[in-house]
Amino acid sequence: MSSDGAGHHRGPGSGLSRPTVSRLPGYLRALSALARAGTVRVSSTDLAGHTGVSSAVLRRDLSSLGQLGRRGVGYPVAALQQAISRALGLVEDQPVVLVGAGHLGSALAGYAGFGERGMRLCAVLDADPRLVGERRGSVVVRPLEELEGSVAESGARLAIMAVPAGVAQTVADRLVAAGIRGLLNFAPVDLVVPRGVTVRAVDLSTELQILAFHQAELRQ
Amino acid sequence: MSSDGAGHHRGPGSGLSRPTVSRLPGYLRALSALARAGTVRVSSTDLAGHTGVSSAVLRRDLSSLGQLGRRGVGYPVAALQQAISRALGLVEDQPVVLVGAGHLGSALAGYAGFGERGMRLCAVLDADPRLVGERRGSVVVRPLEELEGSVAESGARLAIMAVPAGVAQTVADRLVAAGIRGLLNFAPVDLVVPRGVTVRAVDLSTELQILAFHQAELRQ
DNA sequence: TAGATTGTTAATCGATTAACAATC
DNA sequence: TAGATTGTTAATCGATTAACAATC
Repeated sequence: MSSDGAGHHRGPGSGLSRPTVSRLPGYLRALSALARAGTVRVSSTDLAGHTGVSSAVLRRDLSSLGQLGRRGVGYPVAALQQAISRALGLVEDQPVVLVGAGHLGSALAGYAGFGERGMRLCAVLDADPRLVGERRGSVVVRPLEELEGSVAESGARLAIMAVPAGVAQTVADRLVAAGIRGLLNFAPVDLVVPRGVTVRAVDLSTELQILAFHQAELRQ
Repeated sequence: MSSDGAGHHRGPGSGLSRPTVSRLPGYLRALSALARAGTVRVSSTDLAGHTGVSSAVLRRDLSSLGQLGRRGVGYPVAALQQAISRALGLVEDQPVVLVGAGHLGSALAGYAGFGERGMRLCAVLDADPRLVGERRGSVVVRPLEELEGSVAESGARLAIMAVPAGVAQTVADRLVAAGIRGLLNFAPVDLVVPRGVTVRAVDLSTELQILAFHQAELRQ
């Protein structure tokens, strides 16, 4: 499940609806693939085909970012990438802190698409002293005690939590107190955070249960 | 991001809206916690408080499953768990196949909430011969060649993909051909599947980008 | 009876869709 | 000019909200 802790209304300056924001990363991914393949121009029909939305939805979403295309021609790939990145607040490298260096944390740290999309992993922390000092991605695991220091020195506003459910709320509290404003939570717990902090949750069993529903529905 | 490959309309027999289905697993998780704590009865206001939705949404969602509560009293916890599980198609253990035994696959296989919620990990497969034979969760890693056999002998309809992006589509094709009807994909690729197969996608950078947007919005 | 709480209604709000005029 | 494709409009559709009658 992806729950949205804050943001029950549109942001004042942005004018982007929640569904639009949730689709933009998908467009960005498809555009990266097109750019790698050397494509310089794309129509709404083409791009929609790569992302699983209708061309009407795509044009509506893009038009809310400004007049990015040319009628009769299509959209320039590079300019579109820039415009979407800017709309998502990815103009410069966003430092991100990761808490938890177990299997899940290791997988997340090693994720290649990280740097490609305006994000930079600046610290990995873990409570287990046996993991401290090991490499994860491009950084070395630090003890959990250095959480506050890591957030402060990097200026990170975003954090990923790959910790056991039992300690998730405590870790979240410390991250928020240290200045984190966006949390991506992989622990199967509903975190309580102050207003102004956004939580997104990824939970395996939630996803599987939604899948089970669709599958059961088709059997009928 | 959680994209829904199929199901662009309500299922005929179910009468559950998509937003309702996506919230049910959250209710189930909160109810499990309440049951563990010995609570036998809960009001819509209480349960809503544990799940981050309004009490009006909660009552509306639950009423679409039937008349489960009693006015002036509230909802019985145990009966509610059963009703939601049944609505999600979790009446009996769902066998699930996992492809990929790397860091991410290992984390997923070790996930405790698996069996608690009507799911059973029945096979783990990997292309790397060095991983074959190792334990992951309650099962032993098998070579990728045994994918079709694993699906057939378990009767699994659901599969989890924790494989590199480059092979994701190929693996998906094989799983679908073997009889899988629901795919949970962790690779950053938009999978193409036939009608009747549901894909849900979990992508780290998508989630981070949505988070970045909210965080940037708050700064303005 | 009095208080509490559900299930449901009606009104509001927002997103999607289809179509097309504007424009390259 | 003719063909293609965007940006935008108007209509449809669906979800949320607030309020309250029904009921324990």
